[in-house]
Amino acid sequence: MANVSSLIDSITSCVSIFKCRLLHCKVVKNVSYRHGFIGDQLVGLYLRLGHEVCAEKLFDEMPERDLVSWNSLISGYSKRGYLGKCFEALSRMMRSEMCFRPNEVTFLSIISACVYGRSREEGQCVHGLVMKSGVLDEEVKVVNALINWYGKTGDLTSSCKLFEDSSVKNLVSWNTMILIHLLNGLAEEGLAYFSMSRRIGNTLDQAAFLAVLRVCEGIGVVKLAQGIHGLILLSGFNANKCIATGLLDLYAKLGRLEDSSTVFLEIKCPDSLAWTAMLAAYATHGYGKDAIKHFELMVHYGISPDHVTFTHLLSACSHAGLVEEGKHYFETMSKRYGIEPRLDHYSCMVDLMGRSGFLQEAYRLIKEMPMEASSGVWGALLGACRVYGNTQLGVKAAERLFELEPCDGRNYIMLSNIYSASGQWKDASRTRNLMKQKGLVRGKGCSYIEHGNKIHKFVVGDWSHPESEKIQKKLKEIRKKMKNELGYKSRTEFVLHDVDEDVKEEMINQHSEKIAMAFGLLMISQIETIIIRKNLRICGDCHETAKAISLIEKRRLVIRDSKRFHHFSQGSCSCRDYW
DNA sequence: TGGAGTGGGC
Repeated sequence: MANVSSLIDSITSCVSIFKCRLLHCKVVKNVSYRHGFIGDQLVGLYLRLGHEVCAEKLFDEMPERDLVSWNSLISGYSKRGYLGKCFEALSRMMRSEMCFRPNEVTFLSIISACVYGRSREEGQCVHGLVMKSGVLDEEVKVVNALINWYGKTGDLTSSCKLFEDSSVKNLVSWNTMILIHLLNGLAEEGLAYFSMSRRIGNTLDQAAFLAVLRVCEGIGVVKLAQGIHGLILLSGFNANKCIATGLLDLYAKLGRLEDSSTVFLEIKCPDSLAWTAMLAAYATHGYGKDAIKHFELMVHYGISPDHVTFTHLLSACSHAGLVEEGKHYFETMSKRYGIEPRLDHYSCMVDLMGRSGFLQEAYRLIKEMPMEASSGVWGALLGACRVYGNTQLGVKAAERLFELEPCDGRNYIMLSNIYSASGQWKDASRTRNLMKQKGLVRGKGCSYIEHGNKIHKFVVGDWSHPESEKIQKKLKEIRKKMKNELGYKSRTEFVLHDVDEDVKEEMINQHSEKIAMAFGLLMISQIETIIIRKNLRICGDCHETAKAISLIEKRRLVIRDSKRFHHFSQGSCSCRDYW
């Protein structure tokens, strides 16, 4: 039996198909499939390694198959995301000679596959089977899995009903409720579940804190994040690496890079994920050189970078215009670290070369990629074509994107803007009409700024805020100062509509980020940084205005747009006008 | 009984 137990250990830790086959031979030679249920484990291993044909062959060859054997097969399919195969196996299992009925483990695996596949009909069918089986009253894990599945497919009403009706709730149920509300855009409700979970006396665990940190990001209020940080300290969870990593990531996403760095420095022996999170923070904030230094230090301390580390490192190089460095790391990632570039890395490289004006080189890389280019890769090329006014290549990228993402309006807008920028107004209007015909609408630009424990939202030309008169007065004052002190002229080339120059100027002066900046100047004390979030990318004129404000008003501003952070101080931006 | 197993850091 010692032999079998060591074989089981080898199966558990096996990561190569070669070793797996060797182990399979050993089992065939020395023991039977039923010894220590080793056959079931081999089936699981083959599936884990992605060799489902071998798994199925072995499964059919096994002399005896009990419920656990079937569950091993179903669970293996589920982990690979093969929803159809899960159902096929379930049906075969129920029709088999022994007529096995699914138990809670079968349901958990199948529901997992439904979550992965975001599949509505199949999930409902499983819910029906679960109800029929009667496990719902006693198996909290199955209840939680169903709550999660309903939430992930957008049916919060059913999630809440299951949660309310269940008599077997546990901490996982509460944590799931927090997360699914957040995922459905209801961060405030997620926070309410977190508070209730505390109030009823649940002892919060790592997952609870990780969930609430994500909720904080969704709500976007720094004071709330600081409150949760306090709670983490009080609960003694600050020594937990996962939570500390989540916290540093949160501060970075809220524009507080210095706080991220403080949290990172307090982590004892940070692991690869913590190092990577800090690297990601430098990357999105545009501090390319700091990101590289951080990466070199990470390697120096013997921490192995993974494919995510390289995504952020390449993105840092791209955002900071460090072309040579980016190319160097793209090469070394496979040569020195044995990490083969994935789609994300190619997106970063196309972005890096495209932003620097090497459009043809970027296009060549796409053609030479060993895998099919994704929308991210083509999107990076399209963005670069927009910056450098390359209509011809832009059309090629856009056409591919229309195939890959037919329902994403941003690609149509981008192409239309490329046409507008080169004065091809007819083509621009044709593209916008095409977008309308498809029923796609353009997302409205809005900017958010925190003040007095509240997030204030502004849209273009917004007069809805009670302080609007003061805000507009401040905006006028800034414009006057910019004109008189810096000789600034509105960058109306950023208005891509075929209208008169004065109309263009009026449009650009009312952008949501400008209104938010004026509000920040009025409401936020001189010593504080003005932090603004924008859902779309910042426009060129607003970027210039933020630089001017930082100089004239002697203020520090941070603007997070849909892609990255911009830190404005003393008349310049951390992106060095390169974004 | 066991071997299969809900939420959860970059």
